[in-house]
Parts: sequence; structure tokens; C-alpha cells
Amino acid sequence: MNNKKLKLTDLAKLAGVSTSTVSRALNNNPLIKQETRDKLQHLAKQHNFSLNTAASRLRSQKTNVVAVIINFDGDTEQSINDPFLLKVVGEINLALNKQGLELLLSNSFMAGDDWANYFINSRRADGIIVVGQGKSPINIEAAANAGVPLVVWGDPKTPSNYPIVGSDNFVGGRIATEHLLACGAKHILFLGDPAHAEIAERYRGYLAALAAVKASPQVVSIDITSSAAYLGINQLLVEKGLCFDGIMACSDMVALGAMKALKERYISIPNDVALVGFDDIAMADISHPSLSSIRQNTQRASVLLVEKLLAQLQGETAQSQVVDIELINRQSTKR
Amino acid sequence: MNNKKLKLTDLAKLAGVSTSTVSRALNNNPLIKQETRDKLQHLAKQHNFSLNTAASRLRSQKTNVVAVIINFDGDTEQSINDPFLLKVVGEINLALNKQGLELLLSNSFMAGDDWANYFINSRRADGIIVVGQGKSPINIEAAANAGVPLVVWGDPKTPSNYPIVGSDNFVGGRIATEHLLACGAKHILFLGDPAHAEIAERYRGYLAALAAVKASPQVVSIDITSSAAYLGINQLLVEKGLCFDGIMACSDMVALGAMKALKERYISIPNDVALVGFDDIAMADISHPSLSSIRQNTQRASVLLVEKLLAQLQGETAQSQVVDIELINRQSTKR
DNA sequence: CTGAAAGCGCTAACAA
DNA sequence: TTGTTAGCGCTTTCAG
Repeated sequence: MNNKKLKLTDLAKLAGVSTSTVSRALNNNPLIKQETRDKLQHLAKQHNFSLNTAASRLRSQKTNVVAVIINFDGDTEQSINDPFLLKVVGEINLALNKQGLELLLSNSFMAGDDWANYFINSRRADGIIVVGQGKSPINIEAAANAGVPLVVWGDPKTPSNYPIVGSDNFVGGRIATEHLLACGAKHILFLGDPAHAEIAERYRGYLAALAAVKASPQVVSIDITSSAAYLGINQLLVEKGLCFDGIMACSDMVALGAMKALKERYISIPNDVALVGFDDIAMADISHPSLSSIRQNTQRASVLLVEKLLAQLQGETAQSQVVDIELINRQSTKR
Repeated sequence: MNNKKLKLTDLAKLAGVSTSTVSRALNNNPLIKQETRDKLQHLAKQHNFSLNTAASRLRSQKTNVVAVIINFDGDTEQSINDPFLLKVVGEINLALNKQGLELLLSNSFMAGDDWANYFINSRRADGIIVVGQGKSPINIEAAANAGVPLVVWGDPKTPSNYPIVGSDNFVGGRIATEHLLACGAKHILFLGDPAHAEIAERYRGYLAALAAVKASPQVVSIDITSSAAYLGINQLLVEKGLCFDGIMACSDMVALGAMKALKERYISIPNDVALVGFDDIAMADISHPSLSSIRQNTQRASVLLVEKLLAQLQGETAQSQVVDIELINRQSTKR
């Protein structure tokens, strides 16, 4: 590092041009002749010069930063360790980077309840991506109503005044259940908490598939964690014995927890109980038996989230949008 | 949101004091009488006022932001999806937040090679936390040499001019291997790539444990992913048959991949092959059989990383430090 | 304990 | 196509 941090003025002097020319050149402003731009950009690199983002943000009222909030419910054990949510964050990071945007990772601890104020008024970020609807959307709604550019990963069918991108959870729940039925399951359990927005839709899909064949539903309502699933299935087996032959789990982590409980009792998967998860996390493929799952196209969703946020930053409006889902058929449902 | 974003001047007028007083009050400067401070802070809340971070960063030359770089090797498939690294990031986020610092999530794509320039010169962040040493530390070294406040999650025994916090990987590798030996394993495989800094130490620990009982080592060098492990073990079984009775895996994901390959061939775990992983991710407990593993105290490490970074920001120096590890004994090594 | 005033480093309107 | 210049909103020195 040099003794002294250069500033734009210094670079301008070195190059024998004005500061505005350097500023424009470094920002790739087409007003500046290509040749001049190249020369100045090269000079900047040579001298290890970087624009002071604080100054340029102050001046331009624009940060090129997007805040990403992982929106957990207060009362769940689902946490920052949840592999699926983290995968989504990772892919949002990539999608943002491709647009030259940076990611400020945040959570309700830092941001409090007034997201508009914390992120936007304070010029910490230009917009917000919320990962997960949670059970109560009041913070999201408040921010959206305050006019904050904001998009949400969640269930796109939820009525809202902000764009939600996510899978068609209803269809996901339905095809998962239909697949279990096709595998011969008659008594299919729904494992998950239908109070949660996305899971509620999966549950509706499950109900629809069962209704079509006049089968009756059975819910084991548990927190979205492996261990809750493990304990829930264990308890059910103790109390009622093997009263089911299929499980539609609300997530892969939940499915894997259930699987463990079954395997410990030597209940054969898929022969005695067939199992479908949701998310298609890496572990679904590596578990034994491998877990059939509904794959969510998180990569596409991330790109869409960023696009819709950019649209809002440019004053346009954006709509909720559904991304594809796909049933991945693995050993846990093969007969 | 109000029609107009308030600024400090406006708030000062409203309160009938000077801007400096408001600035000090909001920054909790003890120069200001407690009563005045309370009054002004309350007023700010009432009017939904937030300091403009861009302006204050420009003026104070301080961002209160820490960049976190997930440092993958270019030639690995290990990715942002790796559950362990993401867990570390999550815990760093918490530790930073507790100190009032924010987390800018970054990667080599955005930051390029000159981290000092990209993050510090540009005033994007005050310091850097690097998660993972990677195979080549040149970017880290360059940044440290440039005087950037920087800490690394990695192997603390690596000689370096920057503080590294992490587990004693040598001891981890040794006690894992000793545990396998104690379970009766004679031919223990090391599954992982010893070219990687942290894994190299685990490998040394493995060698030391074997040397103590005059057992001979056998390495299957693979990329740090489940599928590489699955393929690697599969191939070994095809080519040489079951020529081992224990596996010391360099990570849980790797162990789980190996486990799948074994289970598919009806090789009993732990009776035919005992298995220990590293990291103790959530899946270790939920796999069947559950996976014995070396737990790394990532929470403690995160707190230390942040402390050491803060020390550097205050001009002090900080040393590398080891955090505890713990063998978690589960079914994959029970005999 | 509080106020006045300078200036952090950049961008963009306006001028040339 | 480039230069001149004002000012973004805050913090902090210096003065009281």
C-alpha cells in the first residue's frame, strides 16, 4: 500500500485532466471518449486507486447495496443453519454480484422492526430482499407501504403489495402427494406446520391430491427442524404404531429426521413407508435411501428477485412470480 | 414514511439545539448531558430519523462494516452450499452484530485479488474476516501486508503474519483416528485432500495416531464434497474390495458421501467399517447410523475472530488462537 | 456542557 | 468531449 491514499483530485492531477473527467471515466460514463476512459482506468489500477464509496454514496444518494434479511419466525428453532435458506442466500449473492450489487447480510436483531428506517433512510442499502415470509408479514408490509424497494422469497400466491418470488407450493404439495399415491401409499401423513405461509400451500396441495382419491388426511404439526420431525414421528409410532404408509414432509430436513426415526425401528423405506421431501438439498441425494424431493429452482428465483428489485429501483413495479418445481424421484419412493 | 427525509439540521431546528449537539447525542457521546441525550434520541425515534451512514462514514472515515469473504479454492466444487462454512458465516454475523458491526458478504468474484484496495481503500469496510484459508494464501497475505485489519478462520498453527482462529486440526485428526483404533479398526483410510491447509493438519494427526501403533496409512485424496467421497469410495471398493475397516473423513459431508457408498453395498457401519467425520453439522446427528464427528466450536471462534479484528482496528495486534474441539461419539463408531 | 464552522471525497448540473 | 463548481449530510476541532 502506498503511504497516502490517493483521491480523485490526485489522480486527476497525475493525468492532467479534471476530476469530473476521471470520475466519469471510472464510472464508465459514455460521455468520455473510450480512449480517455481506458487510459484513466489503467492509471487508476496502476496507482491502486479506488473510489471512496462513502463519498460517492453521499453524493449520488445511491449505495449499490442490497440488504438481505433472513426472516425467521421468533418461535422456531429453524435457524441460520438451515441449509436451504442459506443456499438461497448464496444464490442471491451471486445474482446480486452479477449486477454489480453488494450484499449486506442482516437479520431482525440488527434491523429491528422498522426496516425502511434502518436500511433505506439511513442509506445503508437501496433495497431489501427478504428470505422467507415468516408467519407474520407485518414488518414486510410496513416496509413495502413505506415505499421501500423490496422483494420476498416466499409463496407467490400470497396476496401482497410487494412482489413475491417462489415455487408453486400448492402444486409442489400436490404432485408430491400424487407421487406417493402412485407408489401405492394409502395413508399419507403431512409432516409440518401449516401455520407457516409456504407450508400452508403445500398442505393445501396435499389435501387436494388426497381429496381427488377420497383418502383422508392426517397431520403431524411440528417445527421445521430435523429433530422435531424425528421426535414427532417417534412419538406417533409409540402412541399409534405404524398407522401410515407414506409421508409428505414439508422440507428435506424434516423428511430426513422422520427417516431416521423410521430406520431406527427397522421400518423399510420405501416398502413400508414412502417418503417425499421438499427443497432437494444436497443431503437428499446423499442420504440412504436417497430422498425423493420437490426441487425448487432457487437459482432462477434469485435472478428474478434481483431483477424485480432493480425494476423497483428504477421506479417500475413488479409482480409476484412463480418458478418451476420438479419432482426428483429417488429411492425413498421407488417400489 | 414522511414526505421528506429529515436530516440532522432539521432535527436540530426542531429541538432548538445545534447540529453538533444532536450528532453527539445520537452517537451517545458522554459529553452531552444524559437528559439532553435522552430527549434527542426520543425525538429522533419519534420522527423516524436515521443518520445518513454515507455522510457519517465519509466524515468519520469509519464504516462499522466488516467484509466476510468465503474463500473457496478455484478448483474445488465445495461451494456456497457447504453447510459448515455457512454455519460459520451465520455465527460470525451474530458475533459482529453484538458489537454493532454489519456484515458485507463477499467473495472473490466481487473482491478480485486486491482485497485491500477493494474493501479498505474504497471504504466499503473497516476490516476483513476470511472464512477458509484455501490452498493458496497469497490474497490473504497481500492484504495483511498492506496493513489491512484482517482475521482468518483456518488452522491456527499455520505460520502467518495475521491472526488465524480455528480448531487444533492436528489434535482433531489424532483423536478421531485414535477413537477408530479404540473401536478396533486396523486399516484406517484417510478421506480428503491433504493439500488443503486445515486438512493437512488433520492428516498429520491421523498419521501420528497410526504411527503410535505402527499401523500403515492409506489416503484417498478427493475434493471436499459428498459426491466426490461417494465416487471415491465406490471406486476403491470396485478396484480393491473392502480393504479397510475404518474411515477418518476430512468433513462430515465427505463422511456422509462415503457412508452412502458403504450402505449401498450392505457394508455394515460400524461393524464392518467405522467412520468419523469432522465439523459436527446437523446432518451428522440425523443420519442413520448417526455419524461420530469432531465438533468445532464455531461459536467461540466467531467471537474470537471479531474480538481480534476489533483489536486490530484499535491498532493493537492479535495472535492466532486455538479453540476447543470435542469428539462426539455416535453410532458410526459404536461397537 | 454546547455551538460555529470547516471539510470529508465525490458527482452532476451547467458552462464551455 | 471536457472543465468548473456547488454541495450531498454528517462529525469534529476549536471556541466559548
